[in-house]
Amino acid sequence: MWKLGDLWMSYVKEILALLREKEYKLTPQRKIIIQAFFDNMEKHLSAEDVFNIVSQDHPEIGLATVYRTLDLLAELGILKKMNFGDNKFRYEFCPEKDNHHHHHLICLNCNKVIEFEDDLLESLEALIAKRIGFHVVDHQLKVFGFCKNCKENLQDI
Amino acid sequence: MWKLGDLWMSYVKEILALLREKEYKLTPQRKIIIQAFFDNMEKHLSAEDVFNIVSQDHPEIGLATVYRTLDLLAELGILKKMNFGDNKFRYEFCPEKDNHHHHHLICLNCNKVIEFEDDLLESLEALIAKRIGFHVVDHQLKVFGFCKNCKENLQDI
DNA sequence: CTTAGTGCAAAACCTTTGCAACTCT
DNA sequence: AGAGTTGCAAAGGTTTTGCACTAAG
Repeated sequence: MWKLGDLWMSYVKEILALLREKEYKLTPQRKIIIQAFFDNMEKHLSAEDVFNIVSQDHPEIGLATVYRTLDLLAELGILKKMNFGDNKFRYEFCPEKDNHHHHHLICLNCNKVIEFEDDLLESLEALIAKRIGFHVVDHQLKVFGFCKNCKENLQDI
Repeated sequence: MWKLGDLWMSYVKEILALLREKEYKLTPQRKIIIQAFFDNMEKHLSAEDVFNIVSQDHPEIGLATVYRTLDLLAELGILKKMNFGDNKFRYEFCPEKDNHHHHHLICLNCNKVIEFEDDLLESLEALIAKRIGFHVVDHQLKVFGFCKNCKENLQDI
């Protein structure tokens, strides 16, 4: 078990250091938005989600700032910009480079997103590189279906 | 080698039969839009792409009709609605149920989309079903990177 | 005939941009 | 002090909707 404090110490400080290093300013808005992701670790927040969260305590923060901050954090590799097919971008903390990728199981009924770790795909990447000459940078796997709960409650699937 | 005529006979007639069966009308607009996908088999068309294609010979067809038809065809399982992260939906013919899935290699430089067939993922699906109790209906794999051409022409990757 | 489908224009929705005011460093 | 950042409002791009009109069955 980890304590939030520890995470904050190691992870957020790292983020802030990265901003400082690249000569971006450490504005309160940016800190607040990063905090929002820590408070919602497991979720995949859209820009509007973030805006609603930070608005509760900081109604002065504008939506455009949220968008600009998310773009910046994605560019720095801190957040990962993804798309679950609802035609809006969602963001989550980018897994460390040396970590295994995690993927997403998306329930077609309740829209819950379950994370799933697996490294079966590493061998697929090697295959692609060899067979097609494609230099793989990243991959995303989305699996659609019905989660345990919904599967049990639905008759018609 | 196949002839286009044969495909049309077997595939389009099947689509039109499905529409008739579900009591949807076989309007000229719908036929024209289906034809546009046959003329662009290998591509992943957005609604606007389709609109531009059909407008050449049929400028009277409205954009809203294109959207409505694409929605309908996706709902019937004839087209597959996908999203390559450019925040617009793209469509392609839905692979037959018993076919292997194909996946997409997306070049981060020239945005070309290369299709890739593989069934490594079948075993992953079984794993998910067992480990998490998730009933898998479909999956999508997107691989981002640089295609052979761009890899050779770029210094800085 | 009757109801689904169409075309147009307007609205809705998410995201980006221009600009004056502001604030981190 | 000065460059980067913000908030607001307006604009941009994609998709959806309302409505009168048309056409397939």
